[in-house]
Amino acid sequence: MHPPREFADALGELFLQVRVHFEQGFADLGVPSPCAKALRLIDGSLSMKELGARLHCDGSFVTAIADALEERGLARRETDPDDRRIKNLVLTRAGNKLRGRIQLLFDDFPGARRLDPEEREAFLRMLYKMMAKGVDAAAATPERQTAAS
Amino acid sequence: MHPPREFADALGELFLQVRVHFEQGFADLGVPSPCAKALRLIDGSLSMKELGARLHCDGSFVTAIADALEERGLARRETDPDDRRIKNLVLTRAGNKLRGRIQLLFDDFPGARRLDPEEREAFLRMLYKMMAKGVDAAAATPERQTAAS
DNA sequence: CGGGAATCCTTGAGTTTGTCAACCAATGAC
DNA sequence: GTCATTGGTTGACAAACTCAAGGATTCCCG
Repeated sequence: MHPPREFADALGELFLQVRVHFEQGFADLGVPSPCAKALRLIDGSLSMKELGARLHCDGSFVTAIADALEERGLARRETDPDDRRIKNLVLTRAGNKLRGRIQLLFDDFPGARRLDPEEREAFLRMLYKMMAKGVDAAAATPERQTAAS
Repeated sequence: MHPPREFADALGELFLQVRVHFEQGFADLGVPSPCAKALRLIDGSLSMKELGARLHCDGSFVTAIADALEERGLARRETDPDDRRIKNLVLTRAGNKLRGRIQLLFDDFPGARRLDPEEREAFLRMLYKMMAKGVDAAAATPERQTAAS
């Protein structure tokens, strides 16, 4: 009949389900979504520039996120000693703790539990194939990070 | 290591890719995304209430979408003769033509081409499994439509 | 050295995509 | 005939962004 159309609809429904899961989870933790996504990426310390790159968003929005994180006492700006233009966001203890809980949200990925390990692996392989970045390409670059949201 | 986390990241990247594909496509067609999504759902004629339900959005936003569609001459409101509270959105010829082009965007789903038919079927089956609505549930309701965005 | 040019961050204004509360007009229930 | 419900509209607001301009460093290069 119309295979790709059904494809799009099914995937769209999954997207929705996943989005609801995360937005609800973030809300339960009391952080706005952009803060939560940022927290997850800050592993101890990260420059604002780099954070913007990984979030695929404008620098000015990173400023807003950093403000929100500071207001909540989750992170603070520290001017980089080697280059005083750069400001590194470093997690406070509270920020680090919250980050852990956010990671748990990602580990408890909705639906992934319902797939057995081999299915999950097959699914992942097809995902990479769809994105034309083959498994090998992903596996061959251990140090290069490929931001996602 | 952390299977679900990688799962989440890969899926997140796909989401992004798909979103870019559609937003770019809609922009090329000269319609804002909400209008495009609405157009796809209006098959000739649809009540605003029902459109809101399928878009999972508030009634007031449907009003805004309807306004935009009328402004562009893509649809018009017609009071339902059987219940004068109801307003049906009916596509103009231009609206219907545009709808066709939007459907093409969905048929040209990014990445789906890169999967061979059996992979696609397997992928779809896993999608349904993840959403806990089993293939049979989906197959057993041929006339019931299950809106997605 | 010194004067751009580039880089990192911030600010302020604006856009898109929505939600919520309050309302009106038509309908249905009794 | 009232009175509650339903469908739609309006206006105020919020969240998640982007863009253009500017300030502070640092880099480049003659």
